[in-house]
Amino acid sequence: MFKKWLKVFSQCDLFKGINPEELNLVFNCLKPKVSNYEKNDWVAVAGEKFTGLGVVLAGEVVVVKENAAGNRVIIAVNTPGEMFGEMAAFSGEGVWPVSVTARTACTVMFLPAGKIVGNCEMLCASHRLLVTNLLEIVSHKALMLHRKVEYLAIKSLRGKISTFLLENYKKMGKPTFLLPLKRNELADFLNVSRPSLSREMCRLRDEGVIDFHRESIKIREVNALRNMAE
Amino acid sequence: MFKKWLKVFSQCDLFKGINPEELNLVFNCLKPKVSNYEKNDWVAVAGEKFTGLGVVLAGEVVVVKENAAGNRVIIAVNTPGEMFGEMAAFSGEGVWPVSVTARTACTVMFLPAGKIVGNCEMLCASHRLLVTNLLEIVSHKALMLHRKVEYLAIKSLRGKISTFLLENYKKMGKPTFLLPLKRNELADFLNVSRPSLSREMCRLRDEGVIDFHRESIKIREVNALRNMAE
DNA sequence: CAAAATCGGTAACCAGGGTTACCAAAATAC
DNA sequence: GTATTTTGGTAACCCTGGTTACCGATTTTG
Repeated sequence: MFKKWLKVFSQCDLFKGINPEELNLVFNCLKPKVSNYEKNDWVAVAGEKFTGLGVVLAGEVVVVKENAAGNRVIIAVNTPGEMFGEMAAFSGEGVWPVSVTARTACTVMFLPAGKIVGNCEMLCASHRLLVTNLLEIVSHKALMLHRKVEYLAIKSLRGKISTFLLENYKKMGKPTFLLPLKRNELADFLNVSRPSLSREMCRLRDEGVIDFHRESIKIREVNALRNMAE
Repeated sequence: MFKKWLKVFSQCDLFKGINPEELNLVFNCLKPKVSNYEKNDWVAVAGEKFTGLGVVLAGEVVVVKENAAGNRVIIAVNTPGEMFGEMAAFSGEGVWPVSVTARTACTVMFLPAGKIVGNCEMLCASHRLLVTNLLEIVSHKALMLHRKVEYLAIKSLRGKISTFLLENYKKMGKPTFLLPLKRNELADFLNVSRPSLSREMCRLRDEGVIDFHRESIKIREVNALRNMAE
């Protein structure tokens, strides 16, 4: 029944380390529900009862969050092998925190959260692996969010730029390196406007703290940067 | 050996649903290391090899993050029963992302991450419960962080206030309710200054959008608020 | 009950950074 | 090769919100 999706499963972090035969046992145990959707169908609606961890098998879905103003903000576009609802699944909240719609005709598998963490009478090893994979995925996501919070909480543009540069300096190990983001991407990441970012970087250059040309950058005064971070 | 800490374990989310006898089996399996620290000792140092999920048994520890500037920022103060390192433990990073110091003389138990998710030959049910508890804890944390990111990413003070009020309105179900936070707490939560928050709330009142006195608040124009959120 | 601390509204001042618009350099398309 | 698009630097304008300081109302302490 799930044979046709094996290729998808093989590149899905959720099933990492679980071979096809074991996967069959896991599915026997979890009894996932597979549903097909037409383009623009609702796969999940925010506020409604949580139906389970979603795994996209074919097509594409869009995860959207409705903010307080009622606007829809796209959180992610998920392609085959990707998941949605993994944070909500085990946090004890019983409803979808986001909505999911079909961007194209698609097929989605729902793994019931209760059965994933519930007592499986078979106690199969792979089922166990599934849970630890999930733990790893969610932990990773939490760390990413934590990092994002750190950047967003910095109030001055100088502080954001300095923090970003120092973090990259540390990662690269040398004071001259290539920025991993273009100006407008960096502006987005730091949650500031592009011209403001440009202006401030030039000021830093005028002050002799850094030097740059396009994506190549050189840190001249590490300590000055450190003083400005935070 | 762990008998003296049973009271602590009983109020620790990590061990929820695991009774004392089972707990003993789990500890037999995990072989946690218990260490004592003097006041101001380093319990963990950012960047050094990860030693395991920490559980405070006695005393208090401070979790600090060193930012790029080298300043230390207190992330949390943990008392008996509380944990640290739960996100780092399973995200695959091998080093401590934060430092932990002893605020008072204290006792800390380290559960080796590898053994928690590793193959336990006994496959004990409680061990399994431990992992699912962890999954729940980390998921919950991730959701909280996600929510925090949403607020921090809003640029205007009006937007933040409106979003906060609308979210509470939705939760309470009626347009008149009590604010769950004091002004300075709310200012902290929204990452703005207290006088600015006050000023903007008064403007909203002058415009007839809301009405308030101290902690009691009334939303008069829901739609106006919605337009201002985001 | 009086003293002290906390809480929250108000006002003046001003700096940081958003906005807009324009232009030059570089990359890409045709 | 030229044309087009993308990328990024620059400048002027001005609005939002931080800062500081003060004061009255409330709550807490003893």
